[in-house]
Amino acid sequence: MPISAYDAGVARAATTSDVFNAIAEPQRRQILVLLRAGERPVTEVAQELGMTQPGASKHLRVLREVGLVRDRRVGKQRMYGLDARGLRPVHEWIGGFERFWNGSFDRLDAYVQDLKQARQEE
Amino acid sequence: MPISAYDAGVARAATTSDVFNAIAEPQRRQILVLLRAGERPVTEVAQELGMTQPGASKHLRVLREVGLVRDRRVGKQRMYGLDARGLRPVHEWIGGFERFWNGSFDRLDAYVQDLKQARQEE
DNA sequence: GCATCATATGCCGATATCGGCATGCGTCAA
DNA sequence: TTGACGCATGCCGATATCGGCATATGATGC
Repeated sequence: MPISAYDAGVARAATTSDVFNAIAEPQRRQILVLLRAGERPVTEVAQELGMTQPGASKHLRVLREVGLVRDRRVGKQRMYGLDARGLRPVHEWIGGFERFWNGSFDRLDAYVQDLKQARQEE
Repeated sequence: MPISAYDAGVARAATTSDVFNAIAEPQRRQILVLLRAGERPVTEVAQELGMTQPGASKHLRVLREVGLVRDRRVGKQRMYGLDARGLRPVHEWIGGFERFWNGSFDRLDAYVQDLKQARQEE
């Protein structure tokens, strides 16, 4: 939240409209996975994932606002489709940790290695 | 939430203790990045990132509970270090969308391509 | 216009979350 | 043991979140 906004209490800072937050919701992740197979109208999304129509609609809205999903009208229906480009920054951010989950590049990892050895040596 | 648990109202489902949720918080992401450079005691984390000591401690707790961070005691201090292995599943999940942000593998992407062409043809 | 289908939105209750503050607990040194 | 330091925890206020329900909005066809 760039604008100063609180006099007291504060509460959570800048969660909204953030891709990381959008994919933090299990159901929203399910929607994204589902849409990999192709566009779908809201009702179909809801049915296939066992959620209510308003529920699906709300989650799709969040995904739309962060740009992970696009919609287009087809008659009365609204087809929702994946736009995964927004996931790329996330993938890259996490990729910055890639070397830390294999090798021994930081001190903690070394420490963990030590623990393992210590256990084996029991 | 595998266990049925609500009679009314329901509210948010299963956010807690989930890696996706842990990295949804900007400050926690900062902590992870900082710890890439090596272990640090709580106070140092707080100082370097401009947060209060209890604030840092709480975020570190969340990260610890999802296994992204490990701690070990060193005298009075508690050194926190990165354990990035928990990020791997996230990386892989997102990797499942990789082909969707380059090529034209799904219908929406094709639709987007069409839009671009249509614009160029104006 | 009117009825109908498809979707979005508003409201509510329950809960989760975050920051700030004060305080508790654990460890070390004297 | 006592004091000091480092960190964790508890409580609070403000707010965000999610699901369910009812309803508003939008588009279509008659």
